[in-house]
Amino acid sequence: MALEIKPSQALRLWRQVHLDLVQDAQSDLSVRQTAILLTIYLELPPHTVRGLASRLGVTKPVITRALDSMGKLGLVTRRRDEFDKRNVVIQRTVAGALAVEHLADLVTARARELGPA
Amino acid sequence: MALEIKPSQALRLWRQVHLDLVQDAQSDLSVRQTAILLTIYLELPPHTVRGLASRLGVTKPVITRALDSMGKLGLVTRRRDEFDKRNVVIQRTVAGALAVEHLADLVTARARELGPA
DNA sequence: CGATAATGATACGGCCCCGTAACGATCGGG
DNA sequence: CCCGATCGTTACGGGGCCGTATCATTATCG
Repeated sequence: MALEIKPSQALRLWRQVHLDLVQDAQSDLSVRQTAILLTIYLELPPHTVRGLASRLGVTKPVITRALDSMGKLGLVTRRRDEFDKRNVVIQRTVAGALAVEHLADLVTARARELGPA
Repeated sequence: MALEIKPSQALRLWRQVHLDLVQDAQSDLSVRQTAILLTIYLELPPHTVRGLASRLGVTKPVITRALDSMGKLGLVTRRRDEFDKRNVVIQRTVAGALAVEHLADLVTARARELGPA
């Protein structure tokens, strides 16, 4: 049950959603931040800084800073692991779940508007 | 012939392509730059700074700077309009077309791998 | 216990992008 | 011919993100 999408459709979808994101003004997440956010909300917990860094192929400070920014926006929260106090567990928030859901709506809506070819 | 895609599929597609983009290292375009690039390559010419600015809902310096960066990457070129020398016409390049094509391949390939639900 | 490893955070220097405001070049109407 | 309008660019101050190197804290193992 793979999703059949033609290259021209893919490009129009990508462009339209990006236009929406640019004009949204609120969701000014970078590509990396988006990848981190979606990984946190789509993959099974627990999530750690080190795990996300290796998953994305970036260094740990990148994750730390991204979590700082996204934390200010209320999209994620951090808590120290009680069993291994070196670890930090990244947790989801209501605002983060809403942002992810908003993105899903955006993509599906724009996909629905796509013509053939 | 609209494209039917479920929210969960949209999110997994968005995440996977973003993971690819992060690890690509070469295509480190911002969201705005991506929107500009795709607009130039998907909509009919001619494209001007002012036209792109109003199309994206951003200020003109944003377009100028984005064209500077993308020009260094060889993704677009600029030329003054001979009939109205105030205007600048943005032109496509081979490298830009290849980059757009690469993105299309990425999205279609990841869409094809999507499972149902 | 002491040494070593592992985790996440921080400091630093550098680069890119932003929005506002101004600028030079060019066109067009009176 | 001149003056206002338009177009794209640049200057400026501010903020964010990057990678490397280093740090404090905690765990692990001999």
